[in-house]
Amino acid sequence: MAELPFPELDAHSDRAVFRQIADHIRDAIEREALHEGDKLPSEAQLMQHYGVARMTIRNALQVLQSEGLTVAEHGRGVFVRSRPPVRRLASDRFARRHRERGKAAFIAETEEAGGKPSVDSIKVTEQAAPPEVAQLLGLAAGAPVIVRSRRYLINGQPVETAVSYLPADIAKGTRIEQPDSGPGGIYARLEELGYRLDRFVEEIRSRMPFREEVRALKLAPGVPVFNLVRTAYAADSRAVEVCDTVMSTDAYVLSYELPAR
Amino acid sequence: MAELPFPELDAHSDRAVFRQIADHIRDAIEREALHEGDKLPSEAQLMQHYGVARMTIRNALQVLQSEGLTVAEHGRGVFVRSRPPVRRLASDRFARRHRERGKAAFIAETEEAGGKPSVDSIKVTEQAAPPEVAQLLGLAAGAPVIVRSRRYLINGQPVETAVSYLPADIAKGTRIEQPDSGPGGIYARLEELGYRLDRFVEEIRSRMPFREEVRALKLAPGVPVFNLVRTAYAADSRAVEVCDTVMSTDAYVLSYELPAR
DNA sequence: GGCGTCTACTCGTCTAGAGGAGTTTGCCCT
DNA sequence: AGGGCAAACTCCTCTAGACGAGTAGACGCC
Repeated sequence: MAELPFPELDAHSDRAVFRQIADHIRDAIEREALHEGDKLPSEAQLMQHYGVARMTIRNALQVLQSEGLTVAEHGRGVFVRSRPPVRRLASDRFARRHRERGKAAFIAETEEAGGKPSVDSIKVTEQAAPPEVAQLLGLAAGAPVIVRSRRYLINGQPVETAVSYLPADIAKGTRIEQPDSGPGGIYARLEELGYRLDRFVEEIRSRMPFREEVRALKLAPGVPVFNLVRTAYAADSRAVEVCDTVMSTDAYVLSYELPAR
Repeated sequence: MAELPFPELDAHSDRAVFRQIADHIRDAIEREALHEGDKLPSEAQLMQHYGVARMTIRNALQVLQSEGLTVAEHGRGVFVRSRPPVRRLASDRFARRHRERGKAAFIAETEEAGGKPSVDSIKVTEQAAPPEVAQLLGLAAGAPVIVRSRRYLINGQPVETAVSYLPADIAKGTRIEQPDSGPGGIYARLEELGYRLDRFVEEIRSRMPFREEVRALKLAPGVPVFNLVRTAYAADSRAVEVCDTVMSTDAYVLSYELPAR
């Protein structure tokens, strides 16, 4: 039986045994003695090596999993989590010069990076505006809004969900209510309707995902999500859209350029 | 003995018992039958209510904790996690008009919001630039940089750690090397040195914290961190500073305004 | 060769218990 | 009234074992 590359437990330490074991494995990952995708020793091997009960080992593995360092696969083993390639969202991705090429931002970017974009689960409804949305849109609470929800995928992998809210008096009866909102996306439609877009405000939060988000985005355990809420303002400073997106923090880096003026 | 406000287990469901229990409690929190700061029923009470072993209850509680919904306090109980007031970082917070008032951004903002700002653990060293930093600064790998690290607190609570890197040929021998970099902070010093700041680029990531970050920021379990890396460019497009900050996602909302042009 | 089956190995779930350590409460003694 | 102490209650750590279910490789049969 091969020796495992982990030190012995420190019996004098007041650090709990399962934490010490987690520390050993974490160290091995951080100094790259274990690489992305490598299989960890099995629970049985770790039990033997450390001479502890199975629950103690499972506790240690649980710590690593909730830190997002490992993933367990039933029947196969526990593996060092590998990170998918990162998508960078630049702050100018909604600039008009891009939109005028006739493609929505997501499609254009993904194709440019050599991926196959697709959009999924498109639903359009009319609802009363939720309070936060009403506030951002400058509407009375409960005012009618058109709600477009959809899911974005790259090469078949879900990467982002998005829900857009538009005041019904702007969007009702327009192509924005169609599942396929046409070339250039809803921002192009808004400009055709005479709402010349002036600026966006993006608010970024991050948190652990809800259960449905884990499912919809196929998230690994221990991976938080970004929640980005973008409000689009027309030239008269009227808010014309609020877009609420959720994306895996694993797959995204957000990038903004700011003037120092 | 009071009835607990949770339904019975569904014996036919193939969802694991501990997950069903976690679902019940999560539901109660989400529909606000349990409010922020409320104490959950004790492990013993839950065991009795559901008629299961203690480890099953603990498993359920573990799920909620790693979702960031609850915190356990040794000897006291398990509580619905309460969120601290949120600090909003606006994208214009480093605008020159603010800086010229002679206060660093953090100090000014915090006082404005009625908090008592402080800065902590200030360390200044000269080191070889780490690879990512060298790349952002446009320096050769290993070029000498001045490294300023510090921790920011509001009312004594740590909220953010920051490490700034400046090319040694710019900062060496200047007040930037002093622990107290003077009124207006290092951006003010850079402008005095003739590096008129032109723009910033901020890159935002989010992930679960490392162990040291949990300690330094006193993070609750299940709370991810923002990692914001800001590069400051002078008018000649030379990168003059890289600032690597880590903050609790609990305490911050990041906000950016973008032109639609 | 191809296809099933069997088996060993993996992690997932759950039980039943023990001792420990931090917190709160109330009671007793002064 | 006040201080000190013990009990009761909380969560924390760990043990030992059982059964289940998914995976993968070996093996034998066709």
